[in-house]
Amino acid sequence: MHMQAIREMRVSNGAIHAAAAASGLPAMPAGLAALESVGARVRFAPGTTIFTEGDAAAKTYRVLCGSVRLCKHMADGRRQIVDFRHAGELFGIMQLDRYAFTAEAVDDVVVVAYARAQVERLGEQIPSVRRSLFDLLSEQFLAMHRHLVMVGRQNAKERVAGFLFALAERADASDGDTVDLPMSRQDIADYLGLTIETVCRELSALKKAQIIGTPDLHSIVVRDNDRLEQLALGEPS
Amino acid sequence: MHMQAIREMRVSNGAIHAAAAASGLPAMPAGLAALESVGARVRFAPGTTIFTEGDAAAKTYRVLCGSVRLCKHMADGRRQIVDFRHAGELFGIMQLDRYAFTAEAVDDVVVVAYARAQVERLGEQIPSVRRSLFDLLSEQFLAMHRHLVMVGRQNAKERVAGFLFALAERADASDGDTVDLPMSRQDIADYLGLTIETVCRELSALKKAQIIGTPDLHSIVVRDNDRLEQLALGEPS
DNA sequence: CGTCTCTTTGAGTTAATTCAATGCTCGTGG
DNA sequence: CCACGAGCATTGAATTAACTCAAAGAGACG
Repeated sequence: MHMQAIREMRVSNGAIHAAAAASGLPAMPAGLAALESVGARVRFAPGTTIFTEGDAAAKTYRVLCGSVRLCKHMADGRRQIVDFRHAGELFGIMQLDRYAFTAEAVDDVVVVAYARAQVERLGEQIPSVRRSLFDLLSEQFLAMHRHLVMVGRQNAKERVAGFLFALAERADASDGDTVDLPMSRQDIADYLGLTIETVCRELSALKKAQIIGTPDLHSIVVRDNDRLEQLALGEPS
Repeated sequence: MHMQAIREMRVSNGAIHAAAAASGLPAMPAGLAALESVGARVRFAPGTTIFTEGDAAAKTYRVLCGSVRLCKHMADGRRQIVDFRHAGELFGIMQLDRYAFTAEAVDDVVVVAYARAQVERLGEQIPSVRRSLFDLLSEQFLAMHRHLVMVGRQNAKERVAGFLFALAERADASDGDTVDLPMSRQDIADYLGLTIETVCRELSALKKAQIIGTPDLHSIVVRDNDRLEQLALGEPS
């Protein structure tokens, strides 16, 4: 499963902290600092698989840099992206013996892998750790709910606007700011339950309406964040 | 919030167990037996609201009988049903200070309401309780993933077949068995991200194809469970 | 600098929707 | 007990949002 790992090295607590401080790596979520010491860093090239749905769930991961897509593949090749994980975020924290989805690197990705047994042991011993894990799961539930509403009840324009708005919000961007768009159009389509052509058309429409700009394929400029939010909420255009 | 509660009474541990034994009420999930003692029984009439999205999340609920729908309402009235909860199942177990969805009684419902503070205290004290809660959340994640794939990437026939197949599976039904269908066609539509007309048409098609029967509005007879599963998985019709 | 992949745009098709009409159930009251 | 009315379900017809298919354009990369 980890054939694509370019290097894997066990690092000391101090080494990770030093690296984080040196390179501006994202901080561990509050309450999970105790995990730092048990992680191993692994790098994945764009498009490679981190783990596959159904694999024994041996590890929990945290993204250090790059973006990861979590997806479900159907027998006939259809794909639904469940969520993306960006720098600082965790995935594979569920209490299940097999992974519920496949995790793939969108771009160049470095993760820290924590042995699940360790995570569970720390959870048992340290109340703040389990509290944080539980909170994290609850947060992810909220995200899934929003996603489900988007896919189940919103039209293409609303979905694309909602996706971009969420991206901008996460990056704390306001009008004029450029937001990184690491994933492909196909990834966006598979996240939103649309086709790549529909995503392209809606992006073009947003661009023509001066709501966003697309300086290059992998970034967007937020021109009218309020309008973007209105569209995402389904207000008449 | 609990205006619709017809009666609410605090019951002793023994009383609940006795009632469960007497009337065939569903057993508590393994590991959560310790909760039994802190519950209060509440009844809700069909269509009434148990709690509303955004309310302070004071309680965790377990369904004793009847069915509950968990839904998200959009400003313009569009609705997405996130999940249903049937006898024996819990809802409102997330570690969030506000409910993430609205819970409504589909039919005549009796729930046991557990004070969240109590649940959290028990979780802190008893490893098996928190383990069970965590497992439960993980299970619910799996269900949401399946749901998301269904809504995002399956066509109307696959969604309706998938819904019925899941219902039959839950009831452990095989060919010839009748399965209870407590929710309305509109509820099914709002769960599947379809319109009520499309749901009706697909049900009619399944009936004409001898895959199911509909003796009355609120039950279906499973005639060809294998075919139902094939359709749900997206195999050519 | 050619090739390969990804993106964009256009044209035509279709699955699902909307709108409309009818049928069925069930509860209520005469 | 039956008739009536309200609400839910079903079916049909017309419309449309999103899809498929096709071709051209733009980047990335050896």
